[in-house]
Amino acid sequence: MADRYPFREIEEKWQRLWDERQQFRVTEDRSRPKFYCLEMFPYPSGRIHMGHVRVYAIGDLLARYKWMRGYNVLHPMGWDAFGLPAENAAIDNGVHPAIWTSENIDYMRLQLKKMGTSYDWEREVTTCDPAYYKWEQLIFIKMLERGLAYRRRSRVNWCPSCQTVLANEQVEDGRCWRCESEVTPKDIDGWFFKITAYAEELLAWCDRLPGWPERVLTMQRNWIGKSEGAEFDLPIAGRPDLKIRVFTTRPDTVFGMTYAVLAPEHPLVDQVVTPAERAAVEAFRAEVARESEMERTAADRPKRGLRLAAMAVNPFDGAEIPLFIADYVLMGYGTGAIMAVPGEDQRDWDFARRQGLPIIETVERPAGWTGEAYTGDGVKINSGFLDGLTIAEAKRKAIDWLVERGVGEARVNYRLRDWGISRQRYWGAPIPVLYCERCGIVPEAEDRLPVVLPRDVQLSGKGGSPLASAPEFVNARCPRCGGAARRETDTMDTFVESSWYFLRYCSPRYEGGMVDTPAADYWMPVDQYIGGIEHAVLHLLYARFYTKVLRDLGLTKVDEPFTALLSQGMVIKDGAKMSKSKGNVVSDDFIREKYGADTGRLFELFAAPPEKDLEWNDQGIEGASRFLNRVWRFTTSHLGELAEAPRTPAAAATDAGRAFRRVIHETVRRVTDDLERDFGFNTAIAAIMELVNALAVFEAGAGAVSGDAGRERAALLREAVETVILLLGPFCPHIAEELWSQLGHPESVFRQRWPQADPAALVRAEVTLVVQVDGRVRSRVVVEAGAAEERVRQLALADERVQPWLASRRVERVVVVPSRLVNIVTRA
RNA sequence: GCCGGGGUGGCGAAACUGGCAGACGCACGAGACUUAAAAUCUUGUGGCCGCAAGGCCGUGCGGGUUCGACUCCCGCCCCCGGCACCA
Repeated sequence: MADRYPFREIEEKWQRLWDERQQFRVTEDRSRPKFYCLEMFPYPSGRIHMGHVRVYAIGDLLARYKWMRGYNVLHPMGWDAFGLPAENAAIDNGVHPAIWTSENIDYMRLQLKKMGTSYDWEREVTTCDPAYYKWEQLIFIKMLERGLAYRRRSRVNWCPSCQTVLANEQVEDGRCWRCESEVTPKDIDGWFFKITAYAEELLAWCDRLPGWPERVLTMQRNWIGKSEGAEFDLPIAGRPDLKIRVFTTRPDTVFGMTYAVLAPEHPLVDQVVTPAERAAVEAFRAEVARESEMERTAADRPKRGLRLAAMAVNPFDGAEIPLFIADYVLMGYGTGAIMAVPGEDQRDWDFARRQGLPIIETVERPAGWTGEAYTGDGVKINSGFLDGLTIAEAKRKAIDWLVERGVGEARVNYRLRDWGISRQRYWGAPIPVLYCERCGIVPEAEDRLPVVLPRDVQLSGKGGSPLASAPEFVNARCPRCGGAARRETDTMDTFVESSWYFLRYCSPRYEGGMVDTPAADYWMPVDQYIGGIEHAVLHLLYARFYTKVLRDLGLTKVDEPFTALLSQGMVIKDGAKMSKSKGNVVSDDFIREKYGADTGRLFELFAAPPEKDLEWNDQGIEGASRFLNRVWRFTTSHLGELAEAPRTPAAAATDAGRAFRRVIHETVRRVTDDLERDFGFNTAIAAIMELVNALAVFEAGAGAVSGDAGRERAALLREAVETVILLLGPFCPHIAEELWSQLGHPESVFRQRWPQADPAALVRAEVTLVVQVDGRVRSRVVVEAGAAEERVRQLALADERVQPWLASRRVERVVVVPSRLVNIVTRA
């Protein structure tokens, strides 16, 4: 394709000028409203591709738009620079992770600049910088003091390929979120953040984030998984020293329990087994333990269990009921033990049927109901003092009964587990604690932070924390007693760094603490956050939690970090998300070289609404390119006429002029609406395209080039062209700047005010109404705006194309919708 | 199973609060310019019938409400995403 506008030169030129003018540097300025616009910072994996471009194009568009609307816009960028790929590259190619990372950052920073992004690079942060993670270590110590960070041995998700532990959020379908290896269970010591302490608040705020997409909030609610019910004790017959604590969401069904179940790993099992059954119990446990989490939790397989000799007692009626261990009860949820109510729980029903256990119905079934377990609403039956109540009433009364006797209580359970943050890898922030023989676990002294990640460490990828093999790191003095101590050799999950970087941007070079409070108070919260849906329950949940911790530590006043969230869809090629590992990457360099940065941005913003996935299409980008070339050609070929045109057009005198001016201002209104209301980038661009189409038609049609008509024509062309350029600016900043300057404006487009629709120009003298007969369009009539209903009705009825449809029919009524349509309803 | 989001031309998509379905773009057809091609410009393009004027059908399926339904209600089907032996 030939004859492209000179995008290479103008993109270089304007990037240089923005840089020289420090156009996007910001400071706190209380005279203007602030707008904090943030895109999720990238992991410096190597190269920016069209998947990245989508996020950054959206962020840049919003930032530039808000500039033009008069906001003081904070639009920063940085690097999520710790992480496994760097370490793996080091193992494979012998490059140090620090070198690999910093080279990637240098290249990607350049790519982002070439995209034409409006970042304040003075605020760039890099998470692997000790000056950054120092503050994270300090917060870790504060969390340790408050019991929000703690160490324990637990069964964790182990990724055999990454050779490290994963948090629950980082396992998808039993596989590692990063490398898709199957995760295996492992018992290991590690550090945890007590996110469960904030479960209720995290959940409650899901209802107070109207700027978030519903799907993300739903995912977070599901993940937190609140369930309300009761917890109580089942005594064990003949063993006054023992009782089984169970959790249920259906305390109303206690009279329907016909057996009880312990998870196979439940500690009580050892105390109740008889010597005779020990061997069988051990065999059963071994069988269950052999299975992977995935196999065990597959819902459709038969439930297996083993009956124990001991009997449990239903505290409500004193009935002795059999006690089982079974694979369908999990140690990790609730109390690891349940009362089983087969009448109203399908899982219990399945198990009871297999084991030949009795089933009691405690809720009246609707007439004609033929299912298995019944979970619907109804009246309580066979339930002693609960008979006749509704389920809700019975729940309350059963809990009251438990409380009065001191054997149980109302109880809320969450699915959310504490966040395991220990990673058995090198390229991460050191956890700032030491193990002293005398003092035990001791945090590093605050004035000795940061605990710097040592440079020279053997990386084998063979397992075990690499830092353990660095004696000069491991061997240290106890900050408390001065004796010999061993440093923690695990590093922190890299999601910890990304849980607070948005705060650091507020005062990135501040040395007095994690954040300079006045700066944070000015900028926070992030007004618009933009990033991929894949972080719905990872980063976005962690960042919310961490913000609440920082708030409780007095570092920020905000309850939530992100007021509004835009979860943009993935960029798909050949049916898969664009990623290096899939080999389906369309490089930003390639597109930029061939079409220019503005074209790449325009295409991605135009091709689909931002929340939807976007199928990459080589032909689509040609369309975006054609459009920008049209704008370029039109403007540059009319420069002379436009330069001489009056700058403030009077109200147009001719009909064609008035109509055209209405299109101009209608476009301003549409584009502004689309941007303000619902991220309608694609429709905003469509509106600008329509204006350019109308511009060409007007130019070709309005032939006069001299006299009053000529002046009107020139003034309107100028107004239209300038409007196009201003509206296009946030989408395609380079071409907009260049054309704006060629039109003789010395100031940047982004120092201009966003155009405002002139209400006078929007007024229509006459409107076209659709005329329907019985709901079908039969004609159109033109009437003066605001015409009386009666007049419209007369015109419609008299219309020659309507008449035939009324012949031999009686007009029953005429519906007139002002400025829209007339519907004539007839009857035979 | 529960929760959330969807289903509109050959394709990506529009349609504000119930008021002209398919804007804008891609692809494709025809024409102009050209020795020719590319680029560019003009023009056509939901389906069926028709020379045309025009008519009929059409937003996953079946009903309903309404003068009027892509939009609201009821009942289904399918797709995508999340959660899931979570008691």
